[in-house]
Amino acid sequence: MAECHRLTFESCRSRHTLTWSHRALATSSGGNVRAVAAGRIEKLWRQFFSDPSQWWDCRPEKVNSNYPDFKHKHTQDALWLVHRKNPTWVRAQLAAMAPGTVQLDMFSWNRRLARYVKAGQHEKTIELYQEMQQKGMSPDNFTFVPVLNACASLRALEAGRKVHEEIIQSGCEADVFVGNSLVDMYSKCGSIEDACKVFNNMPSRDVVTWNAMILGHVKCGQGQKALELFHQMQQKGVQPTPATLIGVLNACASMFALQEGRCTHEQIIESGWESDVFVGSSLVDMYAKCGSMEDAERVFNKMLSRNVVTWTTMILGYVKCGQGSKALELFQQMQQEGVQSDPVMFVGVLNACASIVALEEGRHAHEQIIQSGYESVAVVGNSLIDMYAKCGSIEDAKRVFNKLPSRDVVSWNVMIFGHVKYGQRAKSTGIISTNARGRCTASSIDFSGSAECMCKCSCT
DNA sequence: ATAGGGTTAG
Repeated sequence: MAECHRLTFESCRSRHTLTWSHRALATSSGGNVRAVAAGRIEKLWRQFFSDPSQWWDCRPEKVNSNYPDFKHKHTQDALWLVHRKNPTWVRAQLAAMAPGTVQLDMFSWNRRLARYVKAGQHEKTIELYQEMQQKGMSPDNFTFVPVLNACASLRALEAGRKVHEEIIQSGCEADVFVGNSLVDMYSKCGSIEDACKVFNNMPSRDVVTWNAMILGHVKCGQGQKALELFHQMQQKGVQPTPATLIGVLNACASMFALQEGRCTHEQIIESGWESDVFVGSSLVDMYAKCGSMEDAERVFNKMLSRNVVTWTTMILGYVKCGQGSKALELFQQMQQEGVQSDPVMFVGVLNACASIVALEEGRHAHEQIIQSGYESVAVVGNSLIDMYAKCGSIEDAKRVFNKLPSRDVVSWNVMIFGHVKYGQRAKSTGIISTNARGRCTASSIDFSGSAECMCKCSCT
């Protein structure tokens, strides 16, 4: 604030907010914007600041975003600026606006909610929403979107249903954004039935509505329904976006529908989204999952821009069809091209090493993982154990296992599988009794069963 | 033109 105090009127005028506030003020006082001289504007500002009742735009209609008020730092700056001769007065006015004294308006609440969601702080979003309700604010359509988003990320179905009720109460159901967020929330929380219900009742839909529905159906294993929705959408003349095409390609992949996938590929070329990295990577993935590595290669080689996901898709595709050495070649090529690696990519590489029993390459990848700092990532740790176990180096597997910061069911299963497969029964007995958490003791396990059976046993 | 919101690949 002390710095603002030192600003001159001219230096501050160049700021957009202030300029537009001037303009709004000038307009609201009945003057021609262009005709109002700088001196006149400054006079208006002075009048404005001398009357604190004007500080908050309390008009019932939508808040005029051009109208200056003290929610904005720029406007606060202006306060210092205009009353720079009387800092005591300014300080008193600002103190009067301290939290708790002045009620935040809807815009500020909604902006805070949106920021929390963007930062991935979903619990905080919900807390803020509750706080807002306690303070007697009635949420609007801009409030519900981030709140539903948080519920979706937390997979909080019950909380989401409660928000849905509040949406109905507030009369925001008809808003397309709110409807889209509801569809997304329900499908992410695993209730595709509710998502369909919302969808069917929506008075207006847009491409995002369709996308949310298509992706929701794919994620819950209803690929056929997703394709039907895509056809319906096209019949209504809605143009697909990358999210649509990704959903449709995922649907094809989930059903191993190569023919349908090829048709979608043609449509993608027609639509011009072919050069989109997300769409391209999904195409590669679709072909790989449908068992046509030739097509995947063709798409991959033609892609104008690729990223780590694209490369990982190819690597995992090769592993899956039993071409582990090709996967490792691709990994080398990727490094030569200077593509930044990430944890999932290393999972692919470790899978490749495991599939062709390439211990040396596996060790080398391990070194790189340590260098990149990914060794503490759960999936990477588990893949390392798996790779070492499958390559026959139980000692290395054990070393990684003991160093894991947290062990999940997969860590234990991979470890047990490794021990059993390589004939060290006694050690796997020990592991299971440690893992059991009182549910499953070593004596209750039939070690004459297959390794797979024991893996299941450790899960229960 | 002038504050804020939704879907998206391994």
